[in-house]
This record gives sequence, structure tokens and C-alpha cells, in this order.
Amino acid sequence: MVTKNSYTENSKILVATDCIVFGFDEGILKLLVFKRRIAPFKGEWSLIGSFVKEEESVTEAARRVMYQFTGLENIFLEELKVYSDVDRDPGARCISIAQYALIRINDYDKGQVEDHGAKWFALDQLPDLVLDHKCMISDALERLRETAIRKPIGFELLPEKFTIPQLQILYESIYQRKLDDRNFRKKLLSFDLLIKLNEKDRTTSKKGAFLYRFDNKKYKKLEKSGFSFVL
Amino acid sequence: MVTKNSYTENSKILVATDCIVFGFDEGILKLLVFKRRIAPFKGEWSLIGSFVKEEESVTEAARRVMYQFTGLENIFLEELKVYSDVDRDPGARCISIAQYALIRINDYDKGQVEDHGAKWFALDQLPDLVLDHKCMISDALERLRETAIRKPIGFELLPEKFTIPQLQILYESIYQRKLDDRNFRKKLLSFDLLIKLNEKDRTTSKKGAFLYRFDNKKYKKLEKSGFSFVL
DNA sequence: GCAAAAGTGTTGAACGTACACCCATGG
DNA sequence: CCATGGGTGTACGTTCAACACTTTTGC
Repeated sequence: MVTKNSYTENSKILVATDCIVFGFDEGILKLLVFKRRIAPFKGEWSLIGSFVKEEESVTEAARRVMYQFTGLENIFLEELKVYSDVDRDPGARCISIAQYALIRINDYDKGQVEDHGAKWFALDQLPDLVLDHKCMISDALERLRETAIRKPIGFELLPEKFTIPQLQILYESIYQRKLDDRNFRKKLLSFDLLIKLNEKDRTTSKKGAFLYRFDNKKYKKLEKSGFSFVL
Repeated sequence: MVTKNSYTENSKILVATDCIVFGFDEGILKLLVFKRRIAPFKGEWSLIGSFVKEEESVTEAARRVMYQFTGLENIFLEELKVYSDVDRDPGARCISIAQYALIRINDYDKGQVEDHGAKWFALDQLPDLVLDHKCMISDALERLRETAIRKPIGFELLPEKFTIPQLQILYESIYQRKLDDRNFRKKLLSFDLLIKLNEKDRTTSKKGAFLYRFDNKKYKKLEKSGFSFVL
């Protein structure tokens, strides 16, 4: 804030936010995209997003967008990166602050999402996307991979109650490689952050797998005292 | 980019960038700040920064600012975070994209910096700063700590030729704790990324310490094949 | 009774951590 | 000759990675 000698209208710029929304459904990591409603590129696939309004912060704008499309509040949402190349958008000079979100897909939300013209795509089946959105997605995926080993964010993509094999499949689809089931379970349980329930999920096997909940309160306490979750 | 039905002038916003500039001088980690030249808060201490112009990206704006104040180009500069609270700046609605920079302080640059009204402060002797700049600094320091264990960015703060004890003192001042010199040296040399020179630095001891250079080319190659530098 | 997924332990290798002494030299 | 910082090695504990079999139950 130095070179200009006063606040000036001259340098006002359009500011948008775009959300890279990850969901995990039927053992597959998916992304939410929709058909763009404004020119240029009207009708093409785009990330969900909005211009940032005068009276809201960037985070508020992103949460507003997420609410409009999914009906969800209090979701995991984190800033990814600013995209500000001068000619990234042929429609106008516009910078975009990309944010990535992790949500729990369930059937109710799925309906609502599709009512809003949005659609879930598996990562390897994404259509072409407008502007630099493909680039945002690959940056977001990289960030997700970096973060998911160091912070317990995987749980944001699963239902409150989940089984250990489910969680393992999620991590396998984030990192695109098989993990050893004994080592995965051992490491995970060693944190002592999962609460084992007296319920089993029998949708994927006859034996059934025990359901667990993530003990977020305990994690927050441990985190403050320097503990780090590393899978 | 969904809820507006056209690109509109209404949501244009002032966009600034502020730079958190770290330097390492006389064994002390320092930050570059300057006296703000515009109202409100004219004359108070501030990070260096500028509004982002219509015809430049945010990164270009930050590099322009860095060049103006230090005369340096090709420095380490990375996006930190967007600060966009609606009332973060009483002068106007303005979002700021904070970036942190690591530079090699040398005596020539020191002069130039001070000619521009900027000043280096040790981290624990920072004056009060305008707006949310204190907050940017503490976020930047946290980021520096996270990054310096996983990426070889410490070298950005040292001269091309440096000794291992110098590097250790740098890491000790970033993390604010003593490190074991044998373990530090062993780990560091195990990467085989330092080139030992046939020169010694005798400014800090009679015996003298060998100078090294960081082999950045080799690092870039290793990085591509999945190697990770973890101190 | 069998197919299909859930759950369980051990061992060797690699790595991290703690720790104490000799070396080279300028004054 | 001595004070000062530079440089070196070992032993122990922890963690990681690789690996195969038993359990449960719906069909």
C-alpha cells in the first residue's frame, strides 16, 4: 500500500471466488461442476462460483455459493490460491480466489445439487472446463493430497459414522494407490482418535464392519498441544 | 461465477498486495517494514505493498513492490493468504493478498532499503503495525516454519556461499529452539545437495568453517522424481 | 459349505535422538 | 598455550514396510 498516494477508484478490479468441491460417493472421489450461465462460454462446464460482493468477505462469498448449490453450511472450506493472470478471463479483467471444499454427499443433497444444474463427475471423467478451472482443480487435488496426510480432513468426506475399510478406500482414491490394510488400521487406531460404536455396517460384507466416529474434540485438544496427525 | 447474470461493474473492489519480507542478518531473523505514506494511518509502520493495477497480475504487483524497495528481482516470493474482511481497512473496502518473500540481506541492499524509508526489525522488536498487518506477519511466520522443514527455502535467506553453522543458526532462529549440531549436519549432508567449497569462512572462528553452496539443479531434478527434503 | 470382506501380529530395516570428545587456529 | 567455535561416531529406541491367515455370515 505504498506507491499510490491515495485510495483511488482506478485500480478497482472484479473479484470472484471459485469453489473446487470434492465429494466421495460409492467409493469414488468426485467433483461438483455446473453449466455456466453467463457469456462468454455460456453453457460450458465450470466450477461453481460467484463475484465477491462489496459487503462480504471472500470466505462469506464462497460459503454463500456453497449454500446455494448444496444447501450445506459449516462445511470444510479452505483457501487454495489466487488466480490473477491479466488475461485469464476474456470477458473482463477478473481475479479469482479459488477455495476447495470437502463435503459429505448424501442422497438428499444429491437431488438438491442436481436441481441447481450442477453435476458430480469422477476425477478421471471430468469434462472440459472454462477458463483456468482445470488448473484450479489440479492445484486443489495436489493440495488435498498434501493436506490429507497431515490433517484429519478425510473425515469431512465421509458420513459421521464410517467404517475403517471405507476410510481406507477414500485414502486410496485420493492417493491413487493401494494401501496395506493392516498398517493402515494400526496407524490410524494408534492415534486413539476414533470412537468405536456398537453398530456394524453390513452393506459391503456379510460379516459387517464396525462403525466409528472421529473424536474431533479430542483432536482439537491434542492439536493445541503440538500433536500432529500423520497418516 | 454463477449468481450474477452478467459481468458487472458493481462488484469491483480495490485489490492490494502486501509483502511480508524476511531477511537474516547477523544471526537474527528480521522483517522489512516502512512508514506508510497515505491516509489513514499515514506515518505509522506498515508492511510494504501496493494496489494491484489493472494491467498486472497479483504476483507481478508484489514483484514490482519488492523491486522498488530492495532493488532485487528473482527472489523467493509465495502467496500467503487473502485478507478480505469487509472492515479490515477503514479507508475503503479493500482486499489484500499477502505474500511472503525471503531475501538475502547484504550491505549494498541494506542502504537502498533505508533510502526508501524502510527498516529492518528483529521479529521480537517489531513496532505496532497498521490494519491487520501484525496478523499477516504471524501467519507468515507460521507458514515459514511449516515450509522450512519440508522445502529447502532456508538457503534463500543466506548468501550463495554459507557455512553449516550459519544455516543451523538460521534454522534455530526460525524455530526458536536449539538444534543438535551433529544431528543437524548429518541429516543435512545425507541429502547430498550441498557442494563443499575449498574456502573457509573465518569471521566467526579461528579454525574457520567450510563454505558450501546449495545444488539447486540437483534438487529440482530429485524433486520431480518424488524426493522430499525434510529437515 | 463357500465366497467375500473384516480383522489381527511379527520381524527386519531405516530413521531419529541423545550424547562427549578432539581439532585447528589466532591471539 | 588457551579459548573458541568446527567437526566427527555410536548406541538405543521408535517407526515404517512387508507379509498371510482366521473369522463371520448371507447366500
